[in-house]
Amino acid sequence: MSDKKKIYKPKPISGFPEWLPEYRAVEQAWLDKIRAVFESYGYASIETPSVEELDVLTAKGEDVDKEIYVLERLQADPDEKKSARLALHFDQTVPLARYVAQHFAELTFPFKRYQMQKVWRGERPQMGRMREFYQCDIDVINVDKLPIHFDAEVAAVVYEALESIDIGRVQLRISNRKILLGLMEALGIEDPVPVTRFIDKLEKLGAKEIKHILIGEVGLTPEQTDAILDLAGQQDLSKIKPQNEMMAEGLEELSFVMDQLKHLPVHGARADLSIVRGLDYYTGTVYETQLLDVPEFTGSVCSGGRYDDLAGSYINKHLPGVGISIGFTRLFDVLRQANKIQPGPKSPAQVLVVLPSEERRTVAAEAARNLRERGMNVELYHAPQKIGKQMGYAEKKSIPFVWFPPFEDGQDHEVKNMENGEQTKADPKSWSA
RNA sequence: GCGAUCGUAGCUCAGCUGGUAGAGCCCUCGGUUGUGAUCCGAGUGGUCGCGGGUUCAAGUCCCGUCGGUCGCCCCA
Repeated sequence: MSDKKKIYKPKPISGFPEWLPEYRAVEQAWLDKIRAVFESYGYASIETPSVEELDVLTAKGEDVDKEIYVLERLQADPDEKKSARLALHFDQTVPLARYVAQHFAELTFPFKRYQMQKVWRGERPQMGRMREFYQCDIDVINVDKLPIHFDAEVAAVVYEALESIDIGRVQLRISNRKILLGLMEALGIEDPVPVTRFIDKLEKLGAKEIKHILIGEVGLTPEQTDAILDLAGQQDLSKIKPQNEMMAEGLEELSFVMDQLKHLPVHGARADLSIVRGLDYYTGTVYETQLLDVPEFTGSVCSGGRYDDLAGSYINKHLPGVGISIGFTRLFDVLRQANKIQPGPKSPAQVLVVLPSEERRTVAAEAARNLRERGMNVELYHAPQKIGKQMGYAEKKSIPFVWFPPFEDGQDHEVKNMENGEQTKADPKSWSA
């Protein structure tokens, strides 16, 4: 062995966040609250593996491949089958589809499930964009036909979940793709994809710029462009004249959903026809969510929509669904960086029991045990160091109470409130904060 | 993947037109005997991202490379 050992200087891996205990405590509390709201509406928890077969993940065929992380052994078998390659899932909707197809016979429909897991995307990290992050999904899947009121329910559920974690005002922006797609069909636009992609950027770039692009780059006529921009900017659904069946259907659905969300605060849900969600598999209702009190971040913290046929790639059944996903880590990190999160304690302990000396360890340990038996989180200090040092430890870990077992036989236990400095005699079998 | 910008102690940073490194925080110890936060003192800690070049001399200039951050693409 050489005298100088090699030190690998630790550094964060970009896009793979980790928090200190005082923030992890908050993160856990948030997850618990969201879970409670999901369950209050009868959504059941499932967890799927971190990996799926690559073929399953790419079955939808869209250009998600570039963000998929593939899993392989360092020394892979040369003749390992390529078709069975595993990859980390990039969302929870595709695994859900596979799950539902696989367990179809054992599930009861409508299947309402929530899932809070990490997902991975191989993209360049940015503010609010990670390569590893939690998503909290809820979805409802049914056979053949899924009532439209679920489109309102999932929105209401996530709104309530977000409300429960005290993050300021949020706003759901809701649209229905049938409206814009219907209009484009009526206008004779053959390829709606590039149009929807730019309409999605309407708020960011502005109507003037989008008009310029749609005419100049996409090749629409000024008339087509005006018709589309008029629609995308229209706030009042009753002022829209449906040009065909598809538009009429979309309008009816969206009106119904908005009507069902009337119980939310005024800012809570808004119809916004510029929301189209790029080139996703969504076919009807689509959602995005803005943090109204963090204007510096304009991205969506919670998105989703309805899909006509969720699992068609995996099973010969017609399974429509609607779902929405909280971008949990994005939400957490954006608020953390905006200084809107009050960090929790550095330790879950409520009481630190002082260890006066090795001889008194038994007495101290018993006091700790008595307190724990009555539900408290209690840490026994690890070494008989100077009392001031032990208290400094409690101070630094924000442990609110320090317990003094008797230093000599016959003395009383005492407990000190670290916030106000008060110290009183106490019995470990009956004391409570 | 493309563009811009940055890279000095564990953290946040200073170091002017080149002369072989500093502050604050953190950490450890101390300011005597069983009581924290403040204050004071001392100490640990860096091959200045890495490699090459210019120069008597480079953290400081030049080139390359790697990494971070931001923007674009895309999205939670």
